[in-house]
Amino acid sequence: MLSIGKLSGLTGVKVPTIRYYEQIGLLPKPERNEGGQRIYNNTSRERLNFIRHARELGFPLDDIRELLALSDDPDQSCEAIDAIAKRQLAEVEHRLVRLNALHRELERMVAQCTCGTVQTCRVIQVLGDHGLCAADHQKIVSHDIDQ
Amino acid sequence: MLSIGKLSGLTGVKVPTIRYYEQIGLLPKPERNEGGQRIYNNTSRERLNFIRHARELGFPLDDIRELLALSDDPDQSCEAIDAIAKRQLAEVEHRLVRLNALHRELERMVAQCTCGTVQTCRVIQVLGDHGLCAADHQKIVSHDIDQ
DNA sequence: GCTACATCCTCTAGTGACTAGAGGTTCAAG
DNA sequence: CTTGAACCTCTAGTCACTAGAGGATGTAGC
Repeated sequence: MLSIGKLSGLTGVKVPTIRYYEQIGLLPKPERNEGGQRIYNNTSRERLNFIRHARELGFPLDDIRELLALSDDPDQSCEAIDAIAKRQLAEVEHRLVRLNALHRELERMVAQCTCGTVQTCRVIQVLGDHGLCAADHQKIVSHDIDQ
Repeated sequence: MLSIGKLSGLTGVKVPTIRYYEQIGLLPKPERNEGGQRIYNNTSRERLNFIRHARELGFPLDDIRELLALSDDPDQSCEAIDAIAKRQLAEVEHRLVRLNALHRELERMVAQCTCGTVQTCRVIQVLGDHGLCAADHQKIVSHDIDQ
């Protein structure tokens, strides 16, 4: 009933992204019409909405894959689901802490810049010498703040 | 005076990362000893410290490249530097807003889970229906929160 | 039926900032 | 002189897409 373009419009997921999700096995391979173009139904639409929403909340695709698998078994305990959601919550909280520290440091640095010459620029000084930082920002690995 | 391993130990930047920075032209090509191994001096060390610190504060490598170029011209106005720092601050603030919205939504979702069966799982319900969300989280594109 | 033109198809490669690994060479200590 | 750590280059992988080439199909108006 739905072309890939229509499905894209309805879910807000871009066409190449839908194909990508199919390619990595997150969406089942849909039927095709005579010309070989994909046709979707409302089940695909719900599944894609679920994926989109979970992505918006920062869940990685592997977690979403697992959530989808778990949600297909309605009588099971939802412990596993809860665990994934809690893990994601903890991730986000961790990132928030880091990002807040980073924010404080940047703000401090920018506030101290008197906008003279490069020679006296506080931004360059602070970047060159970690000792000029407040003690509250640590090495932030991308893992901490990546989405 | 410094092998790549020593430089790594002194700066906290991993050896392959140092080679990567050289490859993309962020660090100048260092001299080599007879055996072809890289040898660094204190100038390299300062430059690498600068890069590391800027990375810790979330500056993208392209911005760091620009900051390094600007810092080589000490008599210039530091306007351009200030602009980069302010842009980064704005970026971080934007990410904070998004991440906070995301955090609230996740917390709400997890709190509502009564841990019964999948069928009644609030997490699955909310993920499947954006309408169940508080109105404060929007589509978050990776650009918003990526580091 | 014909002509545009939008939409679709597959495939490959690029993004950012690294990280991992293969397969080999050089250095430093004992 | 041997051992093993540290170094070298090169390629490919990570995550979640995005962009583009080059071509096929679908649809609306005439």
